[in-house]
Amino acid sequence: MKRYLKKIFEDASQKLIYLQDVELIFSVPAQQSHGDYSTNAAMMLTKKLKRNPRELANEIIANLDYDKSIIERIEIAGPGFINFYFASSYVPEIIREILSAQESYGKSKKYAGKKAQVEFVSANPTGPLTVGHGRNAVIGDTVANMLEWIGYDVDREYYFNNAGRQMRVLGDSVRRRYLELLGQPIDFPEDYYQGEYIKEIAEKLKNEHGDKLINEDAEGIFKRTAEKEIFVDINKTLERLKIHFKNYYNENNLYEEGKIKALLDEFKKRNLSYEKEGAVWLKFTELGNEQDKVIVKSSGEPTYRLPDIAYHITKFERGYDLAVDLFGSDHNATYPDVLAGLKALNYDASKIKVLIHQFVTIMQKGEIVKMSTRKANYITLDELIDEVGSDVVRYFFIMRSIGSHLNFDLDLAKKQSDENPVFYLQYAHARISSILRMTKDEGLTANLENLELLTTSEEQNLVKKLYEFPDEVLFCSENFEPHRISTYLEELAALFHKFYTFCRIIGSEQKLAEARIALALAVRTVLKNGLTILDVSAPEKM
RNA sequence: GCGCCCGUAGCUCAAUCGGAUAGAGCACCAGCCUUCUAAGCUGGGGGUCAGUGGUUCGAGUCCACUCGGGCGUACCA
Repeated sequence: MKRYLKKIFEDASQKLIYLQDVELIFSVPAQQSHGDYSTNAAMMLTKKLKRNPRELANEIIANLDYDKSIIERIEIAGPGFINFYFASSYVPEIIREILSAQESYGKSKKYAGKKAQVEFVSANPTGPLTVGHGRNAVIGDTVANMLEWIGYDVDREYYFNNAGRQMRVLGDSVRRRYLELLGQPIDFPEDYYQGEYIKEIAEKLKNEHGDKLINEDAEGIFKRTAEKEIFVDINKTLERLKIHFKNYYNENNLYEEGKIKALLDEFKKRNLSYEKEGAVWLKFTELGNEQDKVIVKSSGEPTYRLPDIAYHITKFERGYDLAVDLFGSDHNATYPDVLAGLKALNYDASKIKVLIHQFVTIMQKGEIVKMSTRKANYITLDELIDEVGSDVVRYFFIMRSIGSHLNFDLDLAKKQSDENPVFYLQYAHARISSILRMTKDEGLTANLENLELLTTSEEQNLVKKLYEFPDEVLFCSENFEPHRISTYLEELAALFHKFYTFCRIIGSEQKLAEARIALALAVRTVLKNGLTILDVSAPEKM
């Protein structure tokens, strides 16, 4: 119906030219008494045309050529809203469409043929993934799923760097633990990696090589082994959350392929960089940012900005129409530099979409757990999955808008009680599956012939909600708001549970029962599709 | 100091690029299982949308300032 409304408005704009000057928005009113869809077009135009909005609304309606079997009636309400009411005869169409589209109901071809990349997690291999990485991982994967639903061909990419001070310290942390295991007295600085996993890696090296590594350098086998082992663990954790990357992009490639040097030369050529105190600076002030920043340290080592810019250039070179970067709020100061650098080189920075999510706070026993990778007093993502399962982890991490802090009450999540919204959705799906098993035993099957029998408010509201799904998916995806999928699904599940309570299937007259089975099937399809976007399982039984 | 994000019911959060009477869950109170899964449903109480001013037909939403919280503000990433 929304598409239909757009169409009849477009037709009307041939006669009413001013309709072409306004963005037509059709929304579902909060109040049911305000119709199934509503538009504020008349009020938007009132300023421009200096005419009374209700009078304008009248004129618009008079020029709409619409089918009474789709729209039952149109009303003007309040200051000038135009409200549209579904014809109930349109309801069967919606159910038929869903049952015919099945697992593709809600998908869109709007961005078919476009390539997108989502870069997320991108944690350097210095330790196990933490709860904070978990939020990043789940949001990133879900955003990627959503983009696929609206037609994009999506690559998931993990960018990492295995060089630099961080990694040297990591290697040396392992080396010292190794020497400690061999009974040598060691000094273990406070700013070294304190976690148990370092000892485990040292243990493994000791088992494999005995004391042969005593004189090895921290940057050699110690660092290499640490990186390898840690990456294995990271991937195991991601696997548990059903997250798979197409590419792992090593920052080192940028050096090996000469891209860093080329970029440096390019900045110099364009007179965008200068030398001061032995370092190379980029003229960010000329590019609209606050201050100039160092891109090559006086030691000759680049800072992260240079490879970050070079890395993003590869995204353009690889032909992506959209590149999404997902960062925690601790990185919110870095991306403006990257974007400014790209703009300076005439890349279209609007193709890069940077999403910043706020931190996860873990509450345990009523207290906030402060976390630090170094000090190892953190809760790992693995431990969280052990406690509550991957469905709950995935759902909790996307159920809030990414701009909100996520308050994860571990004790509550561990309860696995009915306070958990994941179960609410899954329960709806399981309930429908159960009904379908029961009705099958009764010899009842879905029938699309008598769908007009679905006349109760529970049934009609449910169908209207189902109809919104494709628009909702499109809206969420274009606006990178995964949490709205979960909000939608909770609303849908609530409407289903109401339907379940008031509209019996078994025991109703056969035609009605079979129409209701068709509706239940349609609901299950949409629940399943929504849960698929979130990569949360949809159980047949609970 | 400056930049980004946030402030909505006792708690955790929604609110369709500015819309009509701000909604859920949890918690609290009162009901509903001889009938398809009670992990459910129905009803009830609970709000100065942090504050002040502004923009306009209309503001939780936009602007300015104030207060409070988070994250940054490196020749770390």
